[in-house]
Amino acid sequence: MAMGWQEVRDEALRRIRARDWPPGARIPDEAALAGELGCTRVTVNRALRDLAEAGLLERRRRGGTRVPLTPVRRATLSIPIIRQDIAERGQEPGYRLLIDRLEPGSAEARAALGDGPLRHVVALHTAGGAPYCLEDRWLSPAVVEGVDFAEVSANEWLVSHVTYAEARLSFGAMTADAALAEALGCPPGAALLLLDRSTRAETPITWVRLIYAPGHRVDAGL
Amino acid sequence: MAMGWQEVRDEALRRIRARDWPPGARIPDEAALAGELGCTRVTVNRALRDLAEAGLLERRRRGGTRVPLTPVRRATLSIPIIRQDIAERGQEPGYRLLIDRLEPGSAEARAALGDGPLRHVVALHTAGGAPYCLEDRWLSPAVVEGVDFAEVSANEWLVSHVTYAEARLSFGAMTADAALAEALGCPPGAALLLLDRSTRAETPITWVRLIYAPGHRVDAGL
DNA sequence: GGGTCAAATAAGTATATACATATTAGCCCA
DNA sequence: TGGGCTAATATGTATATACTTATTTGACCC
Repeated sequence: MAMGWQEVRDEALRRIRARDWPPGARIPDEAALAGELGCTRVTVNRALRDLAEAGLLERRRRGGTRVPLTPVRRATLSIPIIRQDIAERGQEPGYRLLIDRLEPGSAEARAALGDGPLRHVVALHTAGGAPYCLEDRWLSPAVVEGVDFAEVSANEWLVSHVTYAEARLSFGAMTADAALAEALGCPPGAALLLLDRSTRAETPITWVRLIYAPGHRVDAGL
Repeated sequence: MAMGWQEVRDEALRRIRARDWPPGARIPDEAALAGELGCTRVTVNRALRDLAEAGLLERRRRGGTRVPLTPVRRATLSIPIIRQDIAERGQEPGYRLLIDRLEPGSAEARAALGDGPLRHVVALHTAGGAPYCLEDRWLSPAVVEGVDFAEVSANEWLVSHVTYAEARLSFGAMTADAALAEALGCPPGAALLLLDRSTRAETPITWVRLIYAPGHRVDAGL
């Protein structure tokens, strides 16, 4: 009856789903489960921690572990490099720089990067020749001093040069104005999915809005 | 110099960011790091596993641990109950059932739930009286036999009755047609953020499209 | 009743240790 | 050269154990 931590997790999940452990109820403590399932408390701890990280259990010291009444599930979504994202869909990635100039930031850009002039880089990513998404990016000028984005997208340059910073993502939607419609090859007024991201390490680095061509979807597992 | 696993993780993260461990490079193995940092291999393992789960390291047995050249970061987003989501924004949640009938499913609904007649439930969630999002849901009839969604939203009913199933999420955008504009109190043609979700346990349970009022954003940490 | 403090509790973390397992490198041999 | 076996390696996991820490219960005192 000895179980590994994944088996313990699956058994716990089974009991949650079967309502052996109904929502709101406190479940046996780690020591008890360890005894029942024939493993050590450390193994049970690992299993329950895993479920808690997914939002399926709530754990508190001394308070024990319970099944949340109103669970807040946590989904994970992958954030690949745009070029790679396109390639994985079996399409030929393309890239065209549209704007690269220093100017006062938009409201969102200033909020993320501060006032002062910012480098504004707008580029179109294509998949098999068709517009895929517009990258509307504002950069802290000091970070990208002298970097040319004509050939390599800012997206890629950043990933390989200022990797692993903190980021915050935000999904939204907007209608295509004339310029956007032109760039993305869609009718004006089309609804477009947005993904904004602001990135910072010690100092703010960049704020970017990805505007996807109509019909594009971003998926997340759970 | 003895470190806990979070300190080990932070130190590893620092080295990645400082490019002490550049992209593509293999990092010292767990035993070496344990020796260097004054803790056991188990502690180092916990720390590096945590970073690997966030996409910041790639680990393979025998192959060691390396910093990915093209990292695929993993962001997590919270999926609360709609009512709770509204309440957390400091607004009064409201709910109105608009449609509840049996009919042939939409294309997406049939793809998720199979053919046959489906229960179609459309409801409006409001925040402080203003439209918040439209819940356009298709249900496997057997699962919700005899359940009344006039007072309790399908969202809440499902969370407390068929909790913890598997789900897949997908973001998109659409334009408001006349009916949607009416329901959400926005001009026709407005761009709306969509969040589709299909849920299944042993059998398919439900497919739902949440259509948010204009300007709504869904955030994710990273 | 209400406030303070100590004891009890359950999870969080660390240690030393051992064995399992995937993957690679190297060797032998046809 | 190439196929296949073996050994080496680094991570994955489990164990027993011990100490730490957040939180709550409850006793005590005013």
